[in-house]
Amino acid sequence: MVKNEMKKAITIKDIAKIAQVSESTVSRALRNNEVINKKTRERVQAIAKENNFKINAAARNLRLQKTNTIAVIILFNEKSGQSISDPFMLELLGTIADELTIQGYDMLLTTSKTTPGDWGNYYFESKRADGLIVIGQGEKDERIGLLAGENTPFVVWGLPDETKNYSTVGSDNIKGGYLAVSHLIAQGCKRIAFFGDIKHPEILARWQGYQQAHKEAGLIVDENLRTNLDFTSADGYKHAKNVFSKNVISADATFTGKNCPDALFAVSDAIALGAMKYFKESDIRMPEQVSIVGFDDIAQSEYAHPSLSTIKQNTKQGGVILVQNLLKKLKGEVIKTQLLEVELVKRESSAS
Amino acid sequence: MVKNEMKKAITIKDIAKIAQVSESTVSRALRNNEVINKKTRERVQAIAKENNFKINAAARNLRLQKTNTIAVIILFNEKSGQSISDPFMLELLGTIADELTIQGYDMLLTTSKTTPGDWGNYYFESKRADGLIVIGQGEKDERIGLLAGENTPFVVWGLPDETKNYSTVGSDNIKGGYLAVSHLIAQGCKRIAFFGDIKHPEILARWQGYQQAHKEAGLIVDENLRTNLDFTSADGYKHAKNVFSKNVISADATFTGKNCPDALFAVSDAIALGAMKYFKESDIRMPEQVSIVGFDDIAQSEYAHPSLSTIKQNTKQGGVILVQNLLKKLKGEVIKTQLLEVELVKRESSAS
DNA sequence: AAACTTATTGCAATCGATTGCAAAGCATCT
DNA sequence: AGATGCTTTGCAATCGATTGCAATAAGTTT
Repeated sequence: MVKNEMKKAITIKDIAKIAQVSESTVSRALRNNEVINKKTRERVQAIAKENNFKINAAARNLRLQKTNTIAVIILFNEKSGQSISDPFMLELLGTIADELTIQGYDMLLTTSKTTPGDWGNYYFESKRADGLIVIGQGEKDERIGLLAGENTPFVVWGLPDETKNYSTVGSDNIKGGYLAVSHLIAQGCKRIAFFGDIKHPEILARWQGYQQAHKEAGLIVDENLRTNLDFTSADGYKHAKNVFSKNVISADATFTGKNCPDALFAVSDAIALGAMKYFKESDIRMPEQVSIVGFDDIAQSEYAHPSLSTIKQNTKQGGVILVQNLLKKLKGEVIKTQLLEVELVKRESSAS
Repeated sequence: MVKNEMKKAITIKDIAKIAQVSESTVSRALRNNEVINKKTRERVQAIAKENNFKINAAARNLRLQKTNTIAVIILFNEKSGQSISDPFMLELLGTIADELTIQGYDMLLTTSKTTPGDWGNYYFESKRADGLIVIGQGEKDERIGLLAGENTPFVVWGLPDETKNYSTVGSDNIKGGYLAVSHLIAQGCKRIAFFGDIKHPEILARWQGYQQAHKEAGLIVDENLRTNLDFTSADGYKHAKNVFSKNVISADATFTGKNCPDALFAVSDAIALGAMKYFKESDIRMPEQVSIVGFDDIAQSEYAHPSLSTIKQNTKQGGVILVQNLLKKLKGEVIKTQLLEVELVKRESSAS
């Protein structure tokens, strides 16, 4: 029972010795280089397998100046203090992970909560990754702008911004806002509350869609109907209470007050679900008294009661395109910003 | 405007040249090795900073035979086809990510959906990572057992299993099941449906807790009350419909049938929330007609209506311990399997 | 049989950082 | 002055895989 294997890893040199060939031949044989005699190749490969040879990634990376790894950086809202939280972001992350694996890349993940922040240097310059994918909840982050100044290859999930010199992949947020609000207006709603923080560019775009829908319907936009909040159910609940209780709903719980919102467009399903809890508690009927449309189409929305109407983002497509664009960029191809289609999913919370 | 920087990365050799010292001195100075004269150290460090020197991780890893990287492997249910899906797993992943960053490690993430599967070899033997963290939805996976045979350092989230020779971190599932069901029994429930697949060891443990609570209360366990399903709201909904409609609820929607379950213990909140949708649709009142307790305490549970009682797993603690245990193991310390406390969170879905 | 291809293989340098050991510099002591 | 000891620095090997180029072997042509 002597443990003579010791943990000394087996290298190309060992294989070379066993196979009675040079290290270069082993290297070429393992990569199935045609220049090596087929018999030799197969023999070396067999020996490598028998001896459970595994290539040393560090050595290979050093020599090739390539890591076959992509760093994914998740920005998050400093305020809310949560790292990976929103279900939508997670879906996106999942598809990115899958696509990277399919493309033969490893994924280095970091949440910017604890990260020093100098990703370009940390991941790319120091050769930990060949490129970066940055995803965040629509926050503006100067660091992205800085990255663009360096020669780090990266792509960003978010709002296309022509003034920037980097390319992004993201949903058509203006259209999303427009679809949601047009739908609510079509249901007869006249005063539609908007729950979302327009400091985030993506949310601002949704607000623009909101305005556009109003203009088209000949309705006036009342800025007072807009509330800034976080992407959490907690905030959705809290602000629903604020906005819909105070001076809005008359004593008999019907909407009679002049300023009553009769609908809610929440910029994330998480927010909407939080708000719905308040409505339930207060016996405000949905959609009779308040129609609701969310954004993202997270899994839970279908199982809410009433089920939540929402704007579906194509996460699957988004993740795949992010990865593919980055890989194209690595090959030197020029890639362009991409706008993904969104779709209105009608459910009970806004049915007429 | 000559682009003379060219993308040629700056190395220790360059710094050495500029500082007029040898490469070894630069290396030592940058690591702040006391043996180098303080003045020299500071001068070299300043020069390195000025020139935006970033260490080449590949070279360093190769020389040191260490990567400062941990691979996190997320197993997933082959059937459901979803990769990162359950909110609970994601919370756990988030805390692991944070803790790894705090400890100065990078995190390589993979979902086993697309991964070849031979993680021990791929990540550890080929020196992509110093160790592995395996998390999964309680599935049995022979691959974990195989890992244990090799000398790959790893830790697993899951059920402590004394028959295995690897250590795990996980919640006290038996106690969780016991707490949930005792609580339901205390509320007067007599026939408690169990939604969960006992093929998963963790779920089996919860079922044992279920039985234990029954025994303690002098109640008989009816195996027919147990249903195997996936960790999804979709399955929760579907099976709630199956179990609670067929022969269970009398025409007037009150519970009169002999076999009526009067409560539900779901092994995940996602399942519970799916089931609740069915109850809402069918005007089955919660908790009057059916009391419900879930498992995990995901964010959404508090915002359901009625809010969902559940067994809270300490994800935060779990993630931190997983990481710390692995790092201890890397240092050669012996670590032991750890059982985390769980807690009953009483909310409206089971209030009396 | 000499000259020339063509197919295979090996030599040796390279990627960039680290470190044991030797050497040089300098001060102190006898 | 010479010996001794300490501080500081540099030389050169090493980690493991890859690849341009040279070398050898084998086959073909004249």
